[in-house]
Amino acid sequence: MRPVIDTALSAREQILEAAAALFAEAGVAATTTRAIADRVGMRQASLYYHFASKDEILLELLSRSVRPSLEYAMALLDVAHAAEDPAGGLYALALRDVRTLADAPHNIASLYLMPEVQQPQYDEFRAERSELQAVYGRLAASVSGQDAALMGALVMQLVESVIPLRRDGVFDEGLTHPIAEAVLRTTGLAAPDIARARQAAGPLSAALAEIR
Amino acid sequence: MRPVIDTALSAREQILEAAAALFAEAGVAATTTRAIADRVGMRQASLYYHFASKDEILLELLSRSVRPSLEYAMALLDVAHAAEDPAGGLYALALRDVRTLADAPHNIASLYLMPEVQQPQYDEFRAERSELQAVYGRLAASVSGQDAALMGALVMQLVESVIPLRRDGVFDEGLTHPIAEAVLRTTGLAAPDIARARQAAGPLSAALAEIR
DNA sequence: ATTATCTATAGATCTATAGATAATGC
DNA sequence: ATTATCTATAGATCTATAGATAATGC
Repeated sequence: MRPVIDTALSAREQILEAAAALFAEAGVAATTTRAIADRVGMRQASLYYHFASKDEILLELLSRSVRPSLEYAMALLDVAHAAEDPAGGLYALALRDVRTLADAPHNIASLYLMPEVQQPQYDEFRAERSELQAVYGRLAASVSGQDAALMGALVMQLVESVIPLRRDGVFDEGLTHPIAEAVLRTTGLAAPDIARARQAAGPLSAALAEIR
Repeated sequence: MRPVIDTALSAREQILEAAAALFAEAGVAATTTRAIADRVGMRQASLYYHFASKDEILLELLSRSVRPSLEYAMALLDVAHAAEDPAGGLYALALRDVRTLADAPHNIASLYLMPEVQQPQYDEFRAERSELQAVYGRLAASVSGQDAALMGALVMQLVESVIPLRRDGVFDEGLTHPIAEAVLRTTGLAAPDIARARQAAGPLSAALAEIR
């Protein structure tokens, strides 16, 4: 065993990172355990010392990607409610999620679109994702007076436009605010109110950072 | 050979229909040629009399699903331009696409999300799809004054919210107009203008039907 | 003794082709 | 002769397990 330098990733993390890249690029089914191992620089069978199956690798990637977003959303929902500013809250949440999707290595959010994710072993992931969608729905319904379920689906979908934009190589940082603004327009808010929401989003996020 | 009654689908069509159902449900890679053949009621090898490969089945399904939409969009673009009513045109196009996505058997549009579609053999499909997105972009940019590329991506994404809504079993016909209205809100249009666009959409579609 | 890897492989597929077979149409 | 199927199978995987090996830490 060569001693691993401090900054290097553990074997487990290297496997996750390699799998993320390959899953996002070619899909889960088309990515063989062999390909993952090759990218890490180990033998195919050695993966199984760290994960019981290919499914478990995907499972870990999925939970890591949605849990932090959901926790942030829940906390933000309280803060926005306390401040009686659902528009500001919606802006803050959309902005943070767009940034998260944009900054994640390897466009990992494309995993959400993989057909495998519909299987029962990923029930928990999907449940957390629909909780996140419900938070969007509550905020957007509160702003727009429209149905929360529909607004949740539409707003989530808009935020996730980052996925195809990245895939097609046309996303850039300059789109972050325009996408968040589009989310607020979809709720029916007019330009001045959107500008106000954008201003309010900063302090709301900051308040949230203090709480935790 | 038992003579096939008039109303029955040809073997080729039966294969396409079976593949569509299975691809949409479990993904392309997870659907074996065996499973397709079983659903049709023939032997696995017999598929290859009708299609050279599994890829060819997917290719046919993809072209069939996007070409009619693109042709409609191109024609509508002219009509809306002639009528100097991009908002009406955008409403008409969104409405028709939402209905198409909603009415297609087996939520076939989920194929757009499959990782396989990124492979070079599907270049033509993706090209046609981005032409459709460009039409959305032109109409939406014309209404909103925002960047056409971004608006195309966002509006397309909103229209395709039908895919996850159907997958989760919560889409119903009553959502058709609300989604089209959300598209127009995303361009920044206020309620009265949206109502006007909705009214204009009918005649625009009708004009288009006459032209062809 | 524990940790992390390796080699080797069982067992289970899966796609696509070869060649046989039977019905239909001329 | 053509069309549409079938049986059989080659050849190529792919996942996961068994058991060996070597380094590390006590």
